[in-house]
Amino acid sequence: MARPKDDSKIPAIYEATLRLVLETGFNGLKMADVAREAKLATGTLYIYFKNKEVLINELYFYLKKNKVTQMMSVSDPTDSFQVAFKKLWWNYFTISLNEPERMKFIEQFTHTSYLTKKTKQQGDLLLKPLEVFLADGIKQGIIKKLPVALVLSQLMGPIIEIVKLHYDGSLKINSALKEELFAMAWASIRK
Amino acid sequence: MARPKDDSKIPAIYEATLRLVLETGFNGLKMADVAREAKLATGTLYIYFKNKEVLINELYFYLKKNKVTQMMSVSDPTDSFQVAFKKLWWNYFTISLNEPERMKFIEQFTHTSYLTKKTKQQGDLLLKPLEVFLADGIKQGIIKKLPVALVLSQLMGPIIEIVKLHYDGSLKINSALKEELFAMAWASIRK
DNA sequence: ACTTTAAGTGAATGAATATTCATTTATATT
DNA sequence: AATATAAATGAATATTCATTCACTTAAAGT
Repeated sequence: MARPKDDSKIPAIYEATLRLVLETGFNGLKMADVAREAKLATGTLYIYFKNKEVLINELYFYLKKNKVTQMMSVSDPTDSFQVAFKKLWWNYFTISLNEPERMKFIEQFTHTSYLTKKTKQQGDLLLKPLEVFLADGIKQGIIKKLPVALVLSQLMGPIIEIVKLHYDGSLKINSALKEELFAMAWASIRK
Repeated sequence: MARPKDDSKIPAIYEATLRLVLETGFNGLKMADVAREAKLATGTLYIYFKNKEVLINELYFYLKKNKVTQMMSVSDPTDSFQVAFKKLWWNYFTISLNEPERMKFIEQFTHTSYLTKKTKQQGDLLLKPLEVFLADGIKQGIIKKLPVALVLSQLMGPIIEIVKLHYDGSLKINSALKEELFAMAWASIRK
């Protein structure tokens, strides 16, 4: 009975926000700039997102969800633990290198007061399947018997740091290096 | 010939800034709040620091320098590589756990537009001795032959992540876990 | 004691920018 | 075609701070 919302606007806003945040840091993020970049009026932004905080929180969750989904997409229940682990690690690392913007955004906001507790929790929840997977590797006696959170940190930590190096051009990652890095990751957690 | 500056004010300002940044994120950091917390007038802040950006940059460098100095303090040229490595790793990890605020602050700002290029450079320079140390381990054939920056990332990444877990109470690190973590770090880089 | 100089003060300023709102436009329903 | 409704607009408003500055206070030299 009235004009409908334009579905294409939310992705446009997300893209604009992501680009601007990475360019200027989130301090520099201005709602007016987001609107201009997404080709809509400032006020229109507020039809789709209640305010700046909500925009950031929803974008964060959207990106994290996409990323985790993409990572898990290679999982195949018939694989052995070792095979599945390599697939997952490789996939995650590749994704992170290919879309460092997304990773940097997520990283940048994870430990910031801009994110509400709720968003953080929802984000953490996404990693549950991965935790279950690792817990299974522990139960099978394939990887070290340690708190899963710790194993995850051991795996994610280097990736986060290395993607940052790669992103700012201080280190070029080729396939051989990737293999070496996988070997390091595996050596650190295997029993 | 005039009233002298009060040496105790800079540490007070640093402490106040550090506390407030960790509480509210650096978006929320207000110069008026820093002044109140450090028990001086807003204007006085500007006698000691030209502006907010300078304050953040100097605090960053101050903290990083302290940290690196403290870490390197255990180094002893007569130690073997393995012994020296364990000492350094252990020391660094312990320091990070004991002063997570400092680490979180450094982490938070390292990849932020608030930091000037110059500050970043000066900060990186502090790690030179550590890079030399690792390069030596490579030359001796004790650790994997890989870019030093990469080895550093592999070592620092997990520590950063694990300190965050420890900081927000989701994981308690005891001495046994520390040994396990060291074993993981070593396993990942040894030849 | 007096003078000079710089530190210290905090209210006032002004710039930046998030959000609102009166108005216009588009579309779905009748 | 007419009407109703909600989207879209962007100028106007409100708020939030970083920074300044006119003034006060304290210390050092004479």
